[in-house]
Amino acid sequence: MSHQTLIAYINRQIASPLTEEECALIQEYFVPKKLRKHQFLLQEGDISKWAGFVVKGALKMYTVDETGRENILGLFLENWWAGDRESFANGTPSPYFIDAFEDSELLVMTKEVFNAHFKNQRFVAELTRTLTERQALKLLKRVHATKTLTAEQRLIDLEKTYPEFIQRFPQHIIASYLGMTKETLSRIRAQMIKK
Amino acid sequence: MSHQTLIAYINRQIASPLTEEECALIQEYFVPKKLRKHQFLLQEGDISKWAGFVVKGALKMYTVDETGRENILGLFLENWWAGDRESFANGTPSPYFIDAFEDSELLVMTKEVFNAHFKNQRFVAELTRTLTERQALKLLKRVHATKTLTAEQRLIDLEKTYPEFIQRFPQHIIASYLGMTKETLSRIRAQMIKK
DNA sequence: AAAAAGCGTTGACATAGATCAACGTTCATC
DNA sequence: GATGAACGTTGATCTATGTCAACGCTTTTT
Repeated sequence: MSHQTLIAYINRQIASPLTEEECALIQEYFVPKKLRKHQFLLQEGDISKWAGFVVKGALKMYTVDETGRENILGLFLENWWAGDRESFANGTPSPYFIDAFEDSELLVMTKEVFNAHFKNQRFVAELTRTLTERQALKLLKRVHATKTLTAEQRLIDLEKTYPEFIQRFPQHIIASYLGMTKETLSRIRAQMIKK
Repeated sequence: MSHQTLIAYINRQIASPLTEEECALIQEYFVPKKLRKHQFLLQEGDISKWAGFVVKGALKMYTVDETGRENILGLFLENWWAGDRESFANGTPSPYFIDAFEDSELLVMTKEVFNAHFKNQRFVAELTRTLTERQALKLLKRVHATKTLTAEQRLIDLEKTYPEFIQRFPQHIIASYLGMTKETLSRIRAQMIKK
């Protein structure tokens, strides 16, 4: 059943819908993986084993600095791909952690499965192209935003772009994602309510 | 002759080298375009007409805020693609300016040419995939850097990653690219020399 | 039921970096 | 050869945001 979610998602991203065989391939080789809260999908230094689609739940991607502080680089909810694309594609050790922030259900495939069954599928080429392009655009905007916007403007921007983040993740996570401290975020919110 | 530069570049990016016909296609449809210093390749609000490869020269991509300040988002030198991929691909108005910082020579193609002759070439698919992926990785690192590193660390990082930027562009451009003011950059350099 | 952990808030204080302004060089243009 | 940009430097001051610390409220764990 959860495969239907993935199939529907892919169909939304590509020009001509998946054929029967392609659907069958997905159903056969994408396997469910459950992660309980706090379990890791990927740890710093590891080579990403999985390419994963989030069916249910929430995950965060982050680094940890010398003092143990988490720096959130990405948040993933339902209908997102979670993983370090670079590490998965190139087999290089990842600099990131990814863990489940809520109990989550993914559909995952390993690199071997990818190479054996998906690598040369036309829909995979189209899908990855679309996704990478979109990711690049978002990141360029984010670079621009972090450079030019104040903390308050960045929050407002996030409220518009990903309101679901604000509902699903606690403030200190959002703060880190936005590149500010939880105290600053708290103060900004207090101030915005006044207005 | 300048087409040879482009062909050599593409060959470096793809797995199996360009065929004769593919080379011929490039020679026929990529046309030289010269830009004198300060001329625009793209202006805010325009739809990007060109996909361009820099054969010689230097360009900058930036936004301009209400007070007229430039915010540099990207710098392009020889053997780079210059352009707003999103605007070119989707036909949406660009939020960016791109202009020549030195007299420059590009090889460009229009969207029509792209659609008519390149869109379905295998090497184009491979090339754009490689480039977009690489761009996404760089941007993710840049997001992380702007969030976690001090002004000094960002400069050191740039000196390692793109030493040629520092040689070719004046400090106030570098400063803006790094997300700091020219004064801060100047002070940091003075301080670093002392050490 | 108690203890502990996670989360958000508030206050006092510290600081990196921005802003504004003045000045000296170098370089291009008439 | 003079004039004015463009560029970099330095100083004085300002400000947004970070840091540290304490407190209260939930929620989870034992």
